Amino acid sequence: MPPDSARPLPRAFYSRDTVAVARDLLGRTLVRRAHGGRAAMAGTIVETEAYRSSDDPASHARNGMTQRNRAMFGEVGRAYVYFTYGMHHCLNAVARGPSRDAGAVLIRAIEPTAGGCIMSRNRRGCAARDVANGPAKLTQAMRITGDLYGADLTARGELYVAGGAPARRRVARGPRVGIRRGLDLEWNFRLA
DNA sequence: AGAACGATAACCT
DNA sequence: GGTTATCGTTCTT
Repeated sequence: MPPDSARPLPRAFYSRDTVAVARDLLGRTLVRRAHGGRAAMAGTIVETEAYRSSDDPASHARNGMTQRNRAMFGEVGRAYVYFTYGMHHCLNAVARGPSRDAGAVLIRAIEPTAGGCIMSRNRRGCAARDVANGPAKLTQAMRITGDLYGADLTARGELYVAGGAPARRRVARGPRVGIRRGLDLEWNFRLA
């Protein structure tokens, strides 16, 4: 691995249009260090979705700021973690271009590259292939909860995104998953 | 006060 | 492959 591919992506990476950032996060590495660094987990980001602002009927930010979504309006490069279905957490990276007031990229799936045993244990021993192939599966595998709301993804802390050049794999693009509004916007990206 | 929204596992067939 | 149970956040009435 080249030396700087393990460095966190800089804040400027997230200071671009949310849809471009969603596309460019594919192939990067999501890193989770818990329990004082004793639990080290990492995985390649293989599916993302962009959620923008008032122009996006499926976005949490479509009707302005609330207690839950305030991170989407805050500093880019930070984590927006939300609770859904009364049961699950989902992880987003705050990202938006200069002309927008809110935006975030939902990380929908990763392929484990380190700490696979820990993630499998966090998921009641489920098979490696299914350990983190969904937005709430990956937060369960990496123990990502509301405690990490607002965490800085650009610093080597408990949770960050690293990666120099992303892997060369085919990118598929389509409508976002699990929503009913905004299905005309093809803002879901995944690695084949 | 009431209703819309949404990811996963468990179960069924 | 389809159905079902789970409930906090947010908007509408």
